[in-house]
Amino acid sequence: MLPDGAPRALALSDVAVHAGVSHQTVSRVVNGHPNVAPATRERVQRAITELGYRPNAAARALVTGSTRSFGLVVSHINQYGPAQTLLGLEKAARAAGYSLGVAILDDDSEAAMREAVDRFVAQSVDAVVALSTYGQAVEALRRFEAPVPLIAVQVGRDESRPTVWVAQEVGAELATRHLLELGHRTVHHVTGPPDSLEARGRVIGWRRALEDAGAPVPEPLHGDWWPSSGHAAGRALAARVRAGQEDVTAVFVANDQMALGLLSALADEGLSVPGDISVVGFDDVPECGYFSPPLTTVRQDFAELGRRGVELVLSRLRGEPLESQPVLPQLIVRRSTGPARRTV
Amino acid sequence: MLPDGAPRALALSDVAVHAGVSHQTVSRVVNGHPNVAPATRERVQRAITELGYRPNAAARALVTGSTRSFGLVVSHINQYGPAQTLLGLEKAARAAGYSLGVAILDDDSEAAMREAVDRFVAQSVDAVVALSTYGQAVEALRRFEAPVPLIAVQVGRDESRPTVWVAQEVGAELATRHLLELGHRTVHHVTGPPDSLEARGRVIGWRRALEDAGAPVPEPLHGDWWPSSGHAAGRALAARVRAGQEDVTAVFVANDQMALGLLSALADEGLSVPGDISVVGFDDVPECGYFSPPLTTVRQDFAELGRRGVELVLSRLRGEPLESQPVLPQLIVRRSTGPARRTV
DNA sequence: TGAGCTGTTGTTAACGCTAACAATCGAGCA
DNA sequence: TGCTCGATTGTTAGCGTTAACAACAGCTCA
Repeated sequence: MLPDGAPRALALSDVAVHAGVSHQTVSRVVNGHPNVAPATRERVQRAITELGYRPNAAARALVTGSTRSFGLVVSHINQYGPAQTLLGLEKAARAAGYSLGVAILDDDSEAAMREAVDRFVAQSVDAVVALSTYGQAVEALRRFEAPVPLIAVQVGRDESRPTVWVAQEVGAELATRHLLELGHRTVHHVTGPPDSLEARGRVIGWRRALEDAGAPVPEPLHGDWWPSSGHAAGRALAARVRAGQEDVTAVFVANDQMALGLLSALADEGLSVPGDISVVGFDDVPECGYFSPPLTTVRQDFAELGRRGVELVLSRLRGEPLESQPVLPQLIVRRSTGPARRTV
Repeated sequence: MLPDGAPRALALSDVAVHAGVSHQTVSRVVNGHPNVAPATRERVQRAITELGYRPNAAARALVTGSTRSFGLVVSHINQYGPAQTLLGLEKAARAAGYSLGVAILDDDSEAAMREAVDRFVAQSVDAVVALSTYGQAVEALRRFEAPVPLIAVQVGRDESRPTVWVAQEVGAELATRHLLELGHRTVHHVTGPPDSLEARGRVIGWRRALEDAGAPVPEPLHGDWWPSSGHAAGRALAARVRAGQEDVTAVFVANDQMALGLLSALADEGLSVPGDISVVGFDDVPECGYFSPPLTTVRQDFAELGRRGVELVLSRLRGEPLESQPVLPQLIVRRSTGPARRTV
């Protein structure tokens, strides 16, 4: 590493002088071109390591038009899923020799999305990846024409844009069917925000599982991913139970955080889980196993999702339109679900 | 936005031709230089918006040596604190006209840190921010000499490097004193990983509060931030209670996730919180209020931390060595703490 | 022996921008 | 009237790299 306040970073020409060759030969060695004599290559290599030379990314980007970097647009990075996916994305990108820029949307508006994509384009990123965005932002994505590939991760299937995603409906069906198989007559549902495509997918899967089983489809309760909204839903459900509504014995909650809020509300209301009501969440956050009771939930493999996202980007850059399959979620059974009470 | 597959992005010279001026004049307008006639400025502005011109960041970086971007090195972005801080950092950076690159360390080794910093340097970032890193990685940071400012966020006070941080000891003292004031004879502690400076700070504050009050300092239990380690600590503590150790009536756990695991273990062991044991956590994650019972904890203002991080970077870049004060944490009392049992 | 390869190296010209300097014009003033 | 000065604009060079082409050696094969 250079001493602090070094006058100027090393350039190709410095290495060239040191090795006694032209700067172009150094460039060839750096980029692994063929047609460099082994002896020369070795001499240049030595000069590079001796001087500690690293190529200047800006100069490269200027001439090649590529920065070997992706821009990641994300709106809810403080939530478990997106954060976990970022981990997978960065690792896969780095392995492929790309670095990652991050833009966080202040809100889910089209303007915010456009601004973010625009800035990435000016930075000459090679591709832009939109992660778990929703609302108008993702609608906007559909219509954008950018001079770089635009990839969507975890925003549901999309005909108009290359996408990777976890099959939300499948997860929701898994959860719902699990509860039905335990003998519950129907399954209630606490949704995520209505403009989230993930939330919508879970509603679809839940409804489908009920319909396939010929079970009644109750009116869903609405949440916003946060524990407080789950708590509110839990109180609403408890009120229904107290009002004598007999079919409230099973709930599928659209994420684990809301499920936690719901568990807490049920406990406050004196209802036992799974004795009175069975609960299933979604995500399998690391805390899940320590809720009271430990939560049955649907696990999404976010790391895999990130990996596939990068795979999709790379195949786009190579010009091979990869047809991607959804990542399949998995049911994790813990102690928050149990057989239905015998109806009195 | 350009149509997909556009032959070439616009350059200064295109705008210059369109506006009937030299490229330098366009450059002056773009960069807001004085000494451009109002009429000319307006004409150029119109040309810019009409053509949809955006300056090429790589070319700028090449000539100015600055990319107007920061590199963020982070190791545990999937945890609440770092993710939340990232949010604050990105927002503040964007407001100041900087963009953010992210590198995630695979492990906390010196090699990983060096590699990450090195890559950022090659990308000509204006500064590198290390966020919540620990172990050998942060040790390495101390010794690095890079041609750009190196800033540490949330890695504890450091004489050798500019730093912003939350005063961990103060938070730990707050938590411990709260328990002592409730009449507990002493307070047990579940630590975070030993190489985390945050975890160390919390141990120091906890010990100081006990010593100041003349209370005995029990041997701490060790955790790793994750719920499972908190669960193990909870079982160990319960065993002590069953063995007749009378002073086990209060625990300060170094983060909320471990506190959740601990609560779960105590419940399994038939101990009531706060009836038998009072518990305090650290972080104030959004789920906290819905644990059973809702968790008393110490809130850290991560968004503020991010903002101050950027402030510190900017003042460094201007060459004014800003003396930064720690961000102060705050005690949030919920229902997991209560008065000590009367000793039998 | 010489034409035609092939492999290796060097030279030159971009890429799009900013900095430094040069040129021009009109106003102000002795 | 002629000179200086400031405001505005244009011209030129260079940032560090890669691409395209040129040059040259040594070899093969007729």
